[in-house]
Amino acid sequence: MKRSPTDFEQRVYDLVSNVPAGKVVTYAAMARELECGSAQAIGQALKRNPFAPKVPCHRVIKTDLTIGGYAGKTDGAKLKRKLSLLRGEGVSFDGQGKLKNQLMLHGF
DNA sequence: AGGGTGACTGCTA
DNA sequence: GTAGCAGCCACCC
Repeated sequence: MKRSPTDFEQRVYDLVSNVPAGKVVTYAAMARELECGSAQAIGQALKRNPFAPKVPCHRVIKTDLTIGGYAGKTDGAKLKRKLSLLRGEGVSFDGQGKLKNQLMLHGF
């Protein structure tokens, strides 16, 4: 059964939804905006994200400019899917899985 | 009510 | 440059 997202999660989803296509945001940036002080909490919200297609969670990457995780996995075919989505939006990654262009936002 | 986990980050070896 | 450890917050069992 579905569970009602907490106020914190709702805020995360709204923030991610605010990210335009072709751009990405880091967990730390959202954590800073939400003043939660922990990017891990952001990951938790996205992991449980009930608005999967509604929220472009794939536009959220690590501060290390890496792909991070997706679909509850930190590695695997799901990551490939995330990269494909980003690439489809104009985001490019290098052979090391790092963001090629500085398409990330640092302020909402 | 309590403990453990996690789509993270930063520092140190 | 790569690998390992500790810290952090919110959610689940």
